[in-house]
Amino acid sequence: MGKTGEVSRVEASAAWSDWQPLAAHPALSAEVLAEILDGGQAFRWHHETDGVWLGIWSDCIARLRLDSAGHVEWCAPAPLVGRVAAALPTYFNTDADHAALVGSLPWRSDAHLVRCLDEFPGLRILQQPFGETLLGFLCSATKQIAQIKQMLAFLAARHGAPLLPETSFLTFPSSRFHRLPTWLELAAIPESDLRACQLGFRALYIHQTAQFLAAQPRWLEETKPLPYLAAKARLLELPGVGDKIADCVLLFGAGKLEAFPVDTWILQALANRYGLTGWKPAQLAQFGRAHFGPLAGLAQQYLFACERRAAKAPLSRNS
DNA sequence: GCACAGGTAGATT
DNA sequence: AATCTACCTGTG
Repeated sequence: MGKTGEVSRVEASAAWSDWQPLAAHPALSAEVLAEILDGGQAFRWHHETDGVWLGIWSDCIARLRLDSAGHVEWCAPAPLVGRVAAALPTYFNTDADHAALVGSLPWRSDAHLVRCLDEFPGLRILQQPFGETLLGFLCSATKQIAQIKQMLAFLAARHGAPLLPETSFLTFPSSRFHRLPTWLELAAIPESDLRACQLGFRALYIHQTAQFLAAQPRWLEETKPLPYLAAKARLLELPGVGDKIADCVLLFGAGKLEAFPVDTWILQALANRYGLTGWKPAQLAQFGRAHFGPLAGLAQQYLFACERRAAKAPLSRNS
């Protein structure tokens, strides 16, 4: 035991790599970083303390924080540094010219959009693993972000492979350091075990989707690169995937910026700010793609963030 | 106790 | 085609 303690102490000092800068991109505020990581795109980022976020995706674990100038810095458990260094730019989409993307939104003719862009400068769309994004949003139906995160935490802890060797247990004692189960692994889990992860009626959808994907192992990777409409048509074949979830998976897990998910927040935003009261989700989606153009999904994320903030901190009613 | 959550699918008009 | 409901379950 004493020996193990010494080993863990040594590992603890070398456990996390040094902080290093992520590729250059517009500076972010703490609020915008929180909105990117914990605003409903991704469900496996947790605020640790003091502006440090811990996240897991695919077989990567990383911590993120902002330096004094608002640029993102990252570190990773020492054994995973190379892997995270290779994956993080894609995940955070650092190659995209974010300013140019935002600049090509129709802000000139949309005063509300300008307000949203000003309130969350630098807000961006992540590029998450396709399959994991599908799993996350299959959990999302009528659930709040905190509960979706809890479901995925259960799934990872109980059914996902550990990401660090056993000897790291004392250094990294948290059950958080498991990846999510793959779809092949999910296919082998009885529905009752999924329900035990607090999935509720979503358990059946995930179980059936897992059977489907296990029977066609290349289905997901064949779907991801298809054009938006073709990929969406395929996703809609999956049990439990409707318009909204399909658009979320394509936007947050396949970089299809023309996807325009219409959830209750966007419903509110378009009703309150654009006067589209009483419109149905399919009509609103059509409006969104027509009004905001080929980057409608990016605009959607700004509208979403603004509407949530407005609801969270209601101020005196103004037009 | 009960309405409500970042929906979908199947039944009923 | 459009509208109504059941589906799980933690939270307020």
